[in-house]
Amino acid sequence: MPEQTTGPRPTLEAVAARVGVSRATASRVVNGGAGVRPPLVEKVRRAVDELGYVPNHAARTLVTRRNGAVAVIIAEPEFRIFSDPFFEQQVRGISRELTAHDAQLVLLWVEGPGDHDRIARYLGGGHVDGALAFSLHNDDALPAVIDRTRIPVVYGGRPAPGTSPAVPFVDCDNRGGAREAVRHLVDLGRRNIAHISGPDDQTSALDRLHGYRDVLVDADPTLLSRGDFTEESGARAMAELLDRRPDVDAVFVANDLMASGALLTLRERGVRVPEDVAVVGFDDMASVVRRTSPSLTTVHQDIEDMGRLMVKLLMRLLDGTGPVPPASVITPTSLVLRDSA
Amino acid sequence: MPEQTTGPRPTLEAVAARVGVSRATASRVVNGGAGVRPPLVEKVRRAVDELGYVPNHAARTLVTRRNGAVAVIIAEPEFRIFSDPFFEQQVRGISRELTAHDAQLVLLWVEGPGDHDRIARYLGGGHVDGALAFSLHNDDALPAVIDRTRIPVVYGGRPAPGTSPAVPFVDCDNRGGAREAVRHLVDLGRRNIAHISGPDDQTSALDRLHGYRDVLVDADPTLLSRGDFTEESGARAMAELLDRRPDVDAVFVANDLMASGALLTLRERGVRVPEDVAVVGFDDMASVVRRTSPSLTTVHQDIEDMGRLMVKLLMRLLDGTGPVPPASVITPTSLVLRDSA
DNA sequence: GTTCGTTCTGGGAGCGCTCTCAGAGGGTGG
DNA sequence: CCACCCTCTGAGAGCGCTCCCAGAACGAAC
Repeated sequence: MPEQTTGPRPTLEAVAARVGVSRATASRVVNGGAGVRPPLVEKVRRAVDELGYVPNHAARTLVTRRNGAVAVIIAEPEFRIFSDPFFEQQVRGISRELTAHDAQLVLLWVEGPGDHDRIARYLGGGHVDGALAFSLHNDDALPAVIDRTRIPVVYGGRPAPGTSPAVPFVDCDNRGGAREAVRHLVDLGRRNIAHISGPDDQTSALDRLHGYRDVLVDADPTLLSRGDFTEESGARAMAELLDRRPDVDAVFVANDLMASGALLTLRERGVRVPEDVAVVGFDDMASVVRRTSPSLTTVHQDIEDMGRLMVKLLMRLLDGTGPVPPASVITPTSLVLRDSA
Repeated sequence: MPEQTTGPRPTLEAVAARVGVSRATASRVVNGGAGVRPPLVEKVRRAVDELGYVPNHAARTLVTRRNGAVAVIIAEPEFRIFSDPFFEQQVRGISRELTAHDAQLVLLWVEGPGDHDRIARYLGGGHVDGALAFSLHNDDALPAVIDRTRIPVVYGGRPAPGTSPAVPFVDCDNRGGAREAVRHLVDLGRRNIAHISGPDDQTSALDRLHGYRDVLVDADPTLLSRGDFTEESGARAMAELLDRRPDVDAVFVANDLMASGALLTLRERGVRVPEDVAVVGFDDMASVVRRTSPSLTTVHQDIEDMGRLMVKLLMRLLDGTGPVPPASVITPTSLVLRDSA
């Protein structure tokens, strides 16, 4: 129980004085106690407890040039990115890993280009050791802004090809996962396998499309339809597909939400799943997968783990450990078989 | 365009040297320029731009004892509190207002009592000037932990009666809003007005129940049913109500999500809304209200504004402006008439 | 021309910490 | 018993900034 419950917070000086050692020794104990004799360590530790000493963060940062904080940059274009379950999981992973590294999460919410200046100033001002950002749209100017601050950064999701070459990122194996999904449909004996893709300004959507094409090299363009990752767009894309190609017998959908929409359309039209049309999604998003009927076969990715990996990568960057330019991480995906395919 | 694009960041000293003034004068300019002759101000400003000088946050904090950061404490009991649209709006309001005050948002994610120690240490360590927290469950030990750090804090939502007396909070007028909703149903000529309440360990649920009772002082207990703020629980509660009191002709539901569930049950049973049973919700949550059929009459509260108010209150606390003990804010609600009542 | 007042500027201390470097202390071997 | 080495500790500088206070500069009033 700290005895000094009021007044100014005790300093390291106070701790040292109480024990009768120098500030340097007290500092050593507070920072792990290496090179200090055990009995002294014990005495200092006790003094710390008794006084309720907590290191002054600003003073420490001033000399170490490290402040134990990482910015998470959340750009909100038109959507409610924050309440997206995908995001929630990723941020949870980030938060947990950051805690494990004794680092703090500073949330930087970017609402538009008007905020870029503020963000640049903040990142450049040394408030944080590094930053985590997410690649959302290929035409976003934000990556360039972040890059200019020369602060270490790790992206969630592969950035657009145009951006600076050595930006480390963490992404799941979108292309490989897509391949596996499509191959599964091929193995099922399906002949006319369609694809509902996501917006073409997002690398994840593009990569999944590429995966589809890897397997079905000369797929007919009429088997392709585009959505925008929303449920409604999936329903619409499925309807178009059905109109254009009534002989379609399978569809690989670029995410679960659109797959859910596609399933709705199929049911409406009296098409049986998986008997008439097999459906495979992507993401394995619990909230969606659970409530579709039939339950959705989909490509699983461990989103929380991707968040953790982002932090690990950043920490390695900050430590100076790890390769330069830093390597990115592609996490594996796995096909989860349920009833829809 | 800063000319020093590499190497160590320029210090105030460098700026001063470039202009040929003292560090003190340069500091004055950087902090507003009061008491410095205009031409000198101009020269220093230019030097700041040319060198790309950004004040060192740690050094500034060390002497001012203010660090321009506020913790937002998010406790996650069993639910996905993060992806709750309610939360998103509130945090958005907080973020915007914080930005307006040039303050940063540090996210503290509490996953359980095991984190309390860490949180207490962080808050007590002077990393942040103040904190914002949300009152979730009355039995939560977190408020006590926060209180013990003696850090200024403002709550979102009225804390449980048991907690320390002078905790400032921002909450909407749950009770008044409920009264208005129920009065509307009375004015519609409804006789058997039921209430589906929320969990009784949350003050918002309790307050709304009180509002209902304020108007219907001797309402029959059989007209009361309890849910847990989820859609499913609303559906279930409505079913119970219908079984118990087939003569029910109106229901005030403690939140929109449960109201949506209730509407589902009513439709299933072939009960017409609003002809047979009028329904009023609470929250005016865009994502819910939009998709119910019929569209939901509900009590509106400005959640984003509540977030902003939390920050304003905290800032006043930090400035030493404002009353002591600090006053809480109850924001007004308004009934939004749509088709369900 | 002297004195007083007002406005501006600079010197310097100090915020609380880390870290280098030198030296104290104590053990070991010859 | 002395020289030497290794381990542990303390003195002190310095991180970049703010702010107090003394003093410079200049004008106005006598």
